[in-house]
Amino acid sequence: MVVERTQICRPLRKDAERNRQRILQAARILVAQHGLGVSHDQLAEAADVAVGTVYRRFPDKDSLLEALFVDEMDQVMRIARAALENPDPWQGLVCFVTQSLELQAGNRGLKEFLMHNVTSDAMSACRADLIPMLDRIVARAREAGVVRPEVTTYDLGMIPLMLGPVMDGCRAVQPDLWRRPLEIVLEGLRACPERDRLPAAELDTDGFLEVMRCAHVSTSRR
Amino acid sequence: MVVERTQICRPLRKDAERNRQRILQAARILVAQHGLGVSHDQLAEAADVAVGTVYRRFPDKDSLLEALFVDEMDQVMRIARAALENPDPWQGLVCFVTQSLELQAGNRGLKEFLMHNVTSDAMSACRADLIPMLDRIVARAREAGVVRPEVTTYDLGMIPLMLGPVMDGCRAVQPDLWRRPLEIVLEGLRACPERDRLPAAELDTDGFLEVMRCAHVSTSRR
DNA sequence: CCGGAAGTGGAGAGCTCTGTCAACTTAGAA
DNA sequence: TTCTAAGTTGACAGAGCTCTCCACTTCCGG
Repeated sequence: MVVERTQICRPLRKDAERNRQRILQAARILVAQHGLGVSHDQLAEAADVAVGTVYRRFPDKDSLLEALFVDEMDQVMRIARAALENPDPWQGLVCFVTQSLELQAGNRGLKEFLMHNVTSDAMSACRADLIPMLDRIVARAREAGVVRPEVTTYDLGMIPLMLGPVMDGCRAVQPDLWRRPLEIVLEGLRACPERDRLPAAELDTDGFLEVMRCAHVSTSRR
Repeated sequence: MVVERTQICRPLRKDAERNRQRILQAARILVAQHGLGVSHDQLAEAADVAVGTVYRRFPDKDSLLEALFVDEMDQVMRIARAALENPDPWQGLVCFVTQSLELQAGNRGLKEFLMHNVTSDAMSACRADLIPMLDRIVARAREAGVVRPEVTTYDLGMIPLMLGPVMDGCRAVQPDLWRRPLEIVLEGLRACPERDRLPAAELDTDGFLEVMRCAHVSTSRR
């Protein structure tokens, strides 16, 4: 949980380090709740520092976000590793997808960050590690014959893209609703579908409309 | 194509009506290309009128968008009707989903409009007509045993939500890419999956990243 | 406990967006 | 042709955002 600072240069002064932690702490909460769209003003107020201080610590928004999501990125990697160690290739694949989505379901900012901040150095490095693991997860499932033979890593990669709006939409209405469309997608990938009962279904028209309404209110940048 | 004006009061003066059409024409192109985020300034410039004129014709952005999408909404209804007339319940369902998504794939603004502008009167009326038709499309498929028995109208409703970001992401890279994840979802809904070959697959890492990058750049409002 | 380097606060510049308004122009009825 | 209601223009107000700057404060090594 504690965010270490990569210290090439001299360490921060005591008060500066304390403020840095306060900013990250505030950002962690606000961004998880409201997504990447939170302004530096809001952040500064929540951290009880001035905007200038935020900018001194984090030259721009991206560097703040990167510092913020180091941990989460690491966790995605851990999930992928665990998935590969699962003796059942299908369960491994399902675990990876489900668990990494659970991470995003509870954190709007993380979801948006993973989705759009694809150009940063830290992300590139992380991806360089992650993609081969996904390749192996998919290849293993394919070789075991548990997914359709045409399924690729990119099919897996599309899943967060597809479920992002669903998660955003249902977060306030019924936070677990996304598990149902996920189940549908997973069944679509499966070689020999086993029709388990679909999860989380009770939804009326108003609920559905609420989901639609909330699905695309996310702010966006760049 | 020509947008009729609901004329409760006196008709517009000739020059005003001409400007109104110019604004709609410009908006149709810009919004299809760039989504709902286009500003009134851009619109005004493209229509070769002043911002004030745009605001005089359309008191706010929503009323402009509504005038803009009357036709498209109508077309969704036509697609639903045609789907119900298809003798094959599965083909009917597939046709509805595919064709309404095709409509959105070519028009970023329409996609965003359908997704988020759920509170307007015109939309409410339209929905009141549309939902019973979807109910029938789904019920028919369920009764014929071609979809899993738990499938609901809302499962169908989630599909545009899920494919929206995929369509946005792939529009510039490979405009038909969304058909592949759609196929996966449809297979997931199917009672007895028939594993046809998946469509449109050639994608490399760079292409995939580009899709991710573009997927969430859509502007949002409200 | 002193001096200077490091850090802070917050006003404000500069941008983009939505929407308004008063001075000007024009269509079209009489 | 004249007159006026209808329409147009574009500068501008106001809000929100990102980021800067510099006078002021605080830390901490000597």
